[in-house]
Amino acid sequence: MKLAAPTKSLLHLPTRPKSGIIDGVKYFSGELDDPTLPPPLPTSSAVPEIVSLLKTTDHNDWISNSELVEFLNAPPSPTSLLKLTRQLGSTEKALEFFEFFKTHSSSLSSSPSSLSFTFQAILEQAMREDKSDVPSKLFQLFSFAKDGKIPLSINAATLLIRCFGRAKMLEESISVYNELDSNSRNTNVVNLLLDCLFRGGNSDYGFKVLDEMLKRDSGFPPNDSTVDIVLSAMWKRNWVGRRMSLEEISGLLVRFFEHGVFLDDVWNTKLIAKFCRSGKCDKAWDLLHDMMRLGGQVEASSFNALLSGLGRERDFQKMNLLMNEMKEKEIKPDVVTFGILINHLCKSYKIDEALQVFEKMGGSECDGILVKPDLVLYNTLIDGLCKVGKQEEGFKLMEKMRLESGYEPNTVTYNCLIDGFCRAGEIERSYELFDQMKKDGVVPNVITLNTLLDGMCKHGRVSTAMGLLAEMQEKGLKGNSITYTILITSFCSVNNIDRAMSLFNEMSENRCSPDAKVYYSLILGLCQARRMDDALCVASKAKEAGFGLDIICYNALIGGLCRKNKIDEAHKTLKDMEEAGIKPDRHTYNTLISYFSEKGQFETAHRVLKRMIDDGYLPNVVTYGALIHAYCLAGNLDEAMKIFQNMSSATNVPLNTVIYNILIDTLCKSDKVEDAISLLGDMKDKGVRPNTTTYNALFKGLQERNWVEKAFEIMDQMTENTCNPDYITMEVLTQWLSDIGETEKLRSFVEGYEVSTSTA
DNA sequence: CCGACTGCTA
Repeated sequence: MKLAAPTKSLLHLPTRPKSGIIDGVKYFSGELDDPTLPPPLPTSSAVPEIVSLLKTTDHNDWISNSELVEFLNAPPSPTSLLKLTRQLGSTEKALEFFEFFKTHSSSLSSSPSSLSFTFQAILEQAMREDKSDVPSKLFQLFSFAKDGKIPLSINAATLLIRCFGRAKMLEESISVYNELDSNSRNTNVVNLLLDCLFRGGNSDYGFKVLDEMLKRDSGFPPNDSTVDIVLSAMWKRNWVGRRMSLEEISGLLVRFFEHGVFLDDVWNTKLIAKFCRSGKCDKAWDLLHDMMRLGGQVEASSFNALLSGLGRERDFQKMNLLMNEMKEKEIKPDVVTFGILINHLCKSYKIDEALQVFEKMGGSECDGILVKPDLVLYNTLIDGLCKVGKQEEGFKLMEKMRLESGYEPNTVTYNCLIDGFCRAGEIERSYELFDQMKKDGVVPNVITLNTLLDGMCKHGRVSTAMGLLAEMQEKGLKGNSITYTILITSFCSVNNIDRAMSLFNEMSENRCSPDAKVYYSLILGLCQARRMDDALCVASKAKEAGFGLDIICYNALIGGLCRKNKIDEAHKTLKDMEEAGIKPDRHTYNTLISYFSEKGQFETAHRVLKRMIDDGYLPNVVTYGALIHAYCLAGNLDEAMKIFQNMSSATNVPLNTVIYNILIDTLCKSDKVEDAISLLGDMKDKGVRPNTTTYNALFKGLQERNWVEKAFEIMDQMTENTCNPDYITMEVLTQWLSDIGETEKLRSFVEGYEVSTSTA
């Protein structure tokens, strides 16, 4: 059965470019798949004559024409009537014929669809004719049919719904659907209605219709197009149009699955990725497994989406489980699967395992799976090597890639290697790579720039970095907020606050608005430089820009204010922080304890300590260190020792070098060198390594006592421990030992030091 | 729509 030629092009209005069911060439191009149509019959040879007769004579004369009367008595099939009416050339003529036929034909009862089909031809004609206002014309005809109780053919209904849907006449579309005899409703027409409703924004009604469709005994069960319509609508609206939770979406999809309708791999992957990115990997897991349980076909990409989600959550156990499941279900991993696996091995510093997997996948033994590594996979490995300090191996891998696989390195490849050499302090090498990439026509991006800038700044070449930035900006490569964070942090660290501040101001001029981390880095830098007024000022700017400060910023501010003795402002900031809903953490408490105890306000310090414990933070080594340090400063060595004893006996807090150093220093200064030496022994027992500061304190104490024998003993111990003396050590020992004529011992000590540095 | 590269954790 062939469709009248112009229909298709007229149905396809140019104003709606996106294809879907409404515009649908795919589903509604004709009556090809309409089950209600009778099979084609041989066209009566009389039909062309009838058509020309109808066209050339006035409709008032029809009833007196013998040929037409004969035609009425033995009308052709509904299909032939449809064709005949289509050929009448105008809606008016078609309507006249319709009236004529309806009034005079004797055989209507035996073929009720004759009228429906004839009416369908009228609608088709009307669409062709009246281009200015098709929807309202069709609406008139629809009302006419409704009033005349003419049942709609499925194609007439389709045509009307599509036309009304395009014109956003949703009520009318629904009304057509309701007019349609429930037995003749089919999946296609319901899909069309759903598409109209979702596109038109009446998703409430859409979901109602969908609910009917998804019922177990639905006469018009969903098909692949239904899934597409529903998901497209929901995806575009970003799920919020209906405020659907992921659980509701899953529930809906499972109902599709129960009809044997599954998601294709693209949708499945999109949805799983979406679920994972909303922090609902468990829901993604369920979706994937529901689909498989109910018989859906799943491919590697869906698994990949879930694997990468689990990877982001660091749920390695589930990742392993899922990989095993892939194996069991014989779903072949693709190059992306291997990419995810290798990346996670690299990020867990298991570079050797990553290389093993890489070797295996190219070989033939790996469970018969052969996957050719691609550029991304090579880049993953190159980065992995660079991140563990094997940048030379990374470089070699790039060359191997070129030779063996024929891939040319891209921007990412170069970025990884440049970062690797920067981390190793080989800035020159990085710069060579940078030149090389430009020579090879590989375009550097902002990451290349940032990587180089960070490398330069971290190795004391801030002005070179600034030069590079200017150069790249001239070439049209703009920095982003990361660029500025790198430079601001760097300038702050060398105490060049003015440059840091002017960079910050320059940002907005370059149409690059600062993000939270830019603010944070500047606030931290200013706190470090003790510029608390500026720090507070930037902090309030950050808040104005909508970036709430994080706990790290607040702690830096509170700590900085305490150091500057601005306890009122520190208190204000603390209050501000709690109002912002950020609870003090261990670091906040330690800062305050340290402040109060150093001011000798031990009672307050202990009150804060109590609150810290009540808040669920056990005091740590920093807490005890602050108290011990303060008691030592206040000359209350007994109390300091008491805390120290309590620490080792009653808590699980491991002692560290700092704690010992405080006590040893104080003991030495209080003429209790024996006790200090006994603590040094204690350190050895507890496995705490003494450092240069420890030894310096002891040497000073021993010098006061002129206890030379002990000093020699400790000097040997220091050499044994490969602990390097610093200028203080040398100052103390040089003066003391030359005064007493022990230069020989001094020389051998220095030699031992030289040996120890060269072997280290 | 799934896998690679830049800030920092006081």
